[in-house]
Amino acid sequence: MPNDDDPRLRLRLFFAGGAMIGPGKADLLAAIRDTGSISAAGRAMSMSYKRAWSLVDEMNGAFREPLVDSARGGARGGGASLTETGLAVLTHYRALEAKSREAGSGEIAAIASLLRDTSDET
Amino acid sequence: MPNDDDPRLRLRLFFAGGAMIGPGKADLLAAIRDTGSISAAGRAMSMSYKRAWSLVDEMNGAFREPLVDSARGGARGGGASLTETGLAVLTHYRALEAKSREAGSGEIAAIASLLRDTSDET
DNA sequence: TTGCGATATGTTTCAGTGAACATATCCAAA
DNA sequence: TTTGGATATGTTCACTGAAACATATCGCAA
Repeated sequence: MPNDDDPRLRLRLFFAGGAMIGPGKADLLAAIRDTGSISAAGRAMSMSYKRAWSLVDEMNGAFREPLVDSARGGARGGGASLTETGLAVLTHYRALEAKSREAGSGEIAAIASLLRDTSDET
Repeated sequence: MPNDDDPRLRLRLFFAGGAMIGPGKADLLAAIRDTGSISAAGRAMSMSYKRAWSLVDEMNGAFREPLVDSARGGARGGGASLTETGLAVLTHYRALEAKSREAGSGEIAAIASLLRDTSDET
């Protein structure tokens, strides 16, 4: 069974000042958007809350406005959600991924064609 | 002074079977092509010979044909050079980088515009 | 036939990263 | 006013990947 998102392209952006964003943070943003909480997002990605929180903290500090809004206490203990900026960053990052994959598909295929055969010849 | 390759885009390809290629291996291939030796390439990138050789070994094993030809002994101790396949992989990878950067420049700029200002306001 | 510079590998040390553990704080609802 | 689930942080520990160190080998040229 051929799995056709096979050659996976992952990209990471490095900005001046040390800020960076890659697949991990993008996925985390998406998970926060979907779950409404940092800890739930962490669980969904089997990542410790500590780590998830650290990444969020890093992102919030790197951008002009925070990407994630969080509140503690309250009815269900608290929660978190993406700000407009957060949603924008996620959207742009996903678009960047899609466009890169599309624009580079030929080169990716060319490299893949040179690879050793990995089919399990059982 | 504005540095305009500033938001740096780095990408890595993951293939089935665990093989992968990214900026490190691409640069190494380029350095080997330029210097004609694994150790010189390593020195040029301030990378240990051990590490450079390991990466080469990994690449040679992952592709159907080796990417790097190497010889030991002889007049100047030995040397290494890119095979046709090696040159092809490097070329395709560079093209992939260029096309991705071009296709994604808009999204990259959009994300960068949301970043906190990092100019040293001295 | 010796010496040199590069390839080829094994072994050990070390540092950075994340995991694991431990608390403290918050606040609406029951 | 107690409870519960989530945010917010500090601390310690284990693990992994890289660096450092150490050899062994090769073959032409001087």
